[in-house]
Amino acid sequence: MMENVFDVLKERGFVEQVSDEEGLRRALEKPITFYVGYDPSAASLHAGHLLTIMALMHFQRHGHRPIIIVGGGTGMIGDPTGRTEMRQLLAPEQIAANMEALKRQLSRFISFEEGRAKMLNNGDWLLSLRYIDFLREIGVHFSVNRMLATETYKARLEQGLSFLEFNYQLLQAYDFLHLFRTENCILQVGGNDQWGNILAGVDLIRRVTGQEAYALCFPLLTTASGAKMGKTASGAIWLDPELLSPYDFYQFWINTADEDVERFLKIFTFLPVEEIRELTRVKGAALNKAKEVLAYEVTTIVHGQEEAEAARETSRQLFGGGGVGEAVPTTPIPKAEIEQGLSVVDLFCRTGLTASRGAARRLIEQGGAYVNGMQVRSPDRVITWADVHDGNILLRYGKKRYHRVIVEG
RNA sequence: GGGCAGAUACCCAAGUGGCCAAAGGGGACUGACUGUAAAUCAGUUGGCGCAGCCUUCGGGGGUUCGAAUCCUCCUCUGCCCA
Repeated sequence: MMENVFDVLKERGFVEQVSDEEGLRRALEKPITFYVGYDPSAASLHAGHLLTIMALMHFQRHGHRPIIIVGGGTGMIGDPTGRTEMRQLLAPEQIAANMEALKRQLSRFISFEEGRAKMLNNGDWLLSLRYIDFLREIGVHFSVNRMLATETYKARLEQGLSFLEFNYQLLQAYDFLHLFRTENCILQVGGNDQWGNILAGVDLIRRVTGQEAYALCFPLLTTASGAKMGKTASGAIWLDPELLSPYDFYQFWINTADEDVERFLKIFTFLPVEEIRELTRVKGAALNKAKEVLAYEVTTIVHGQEEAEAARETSRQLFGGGGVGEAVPTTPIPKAEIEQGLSVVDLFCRTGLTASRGAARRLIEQGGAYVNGMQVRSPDRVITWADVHDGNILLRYGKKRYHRVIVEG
């Protein structure tokens, strides 16, 4: 008999809240259909989505069928949860484009083969809803008093909440009901901030059909320092290699705080829990080994083994005292520009290491800019042929961000 | 629809005619210390051809030698009344 995916998720720290733990556990003994919603407001998935993706993979490995909803309908409204201000409304074309991108990226993690998973756009049933019918069928089941009393809306009552946004919860609940009816979907999962919205769906299903559905929420990950996960100096931790190189992705995980390593290993890798405990038993600098395993495993899942190995190799060389690894992000620069005399300030901007010339200048003034390992002392420093070694110039921003310039032509 | 209050840099938030590129806090970045960690301390945090100049304080117009600050219209938000 196969182990229950619920126990796996619970042991690995995925479970923050469940509506009916015993009931859900029992339901999961047989293959079920469940769903998770994605907000199509971003063009690419980032580290913040990874937790959900890992959960989906666990479910699928245990024979359950995920339905991924991209919010083509709800995306046109914008979830007010956790927002102090109204969301920017997205243009329909933008939503469509983002949905396509999401689909492509998710296919990497989940098999969409025959009956194993499904992706749907809730716009397909939401956009054609008739207002009066909806109010009479669905609206009756919602108590405004109760909604206003929830944590979800409390904050917004201080700030103001438009009717448009207030309806979001009804629509998400309706999604669940719709999937319950058409796909026999009995579970909705999501981040803990979705708890209220998911419960609303469970409630609606009970009121309308008299049957039981379940809610399962994952923890909202923050780093040990309290910050929301997935942001760094250069922006979000994208899963798309075009937006963030596998090397930088790897580095993000290497830089995990000590206190987070065990938790992250359990959530973001498939390593057996005993092995993780073994890895993280140590304290202090020795934990770096566990961080390396974490970074390697996650990078493998997201970018493949080859990229993960290259990133690890490069990381080891750069920080272990070796040379320059292959996986460092690169920027090509035409030979002619070097000959004309390119300033270090400009070069840092060209590579994207700094956002403006002012930022590059500040970096140099603060002593954080390096060319080929040598600190740049003056903002007026100009790159010459003497700086080019084997057609390369290695730039360093601060202590650990490297970039390789390839001279071409 | 009426009355009142408000819109400031990534976020919160001061400033109410020149000393404002704009206090303070958070966040972020750099440096020192370290273990590619955390904590701590110091510095930085609009742009540029950077001891000077340019563009910012919801948007447009105006007053003034000079405006984030005053007037006016518009947009958006909150509160109270309907």
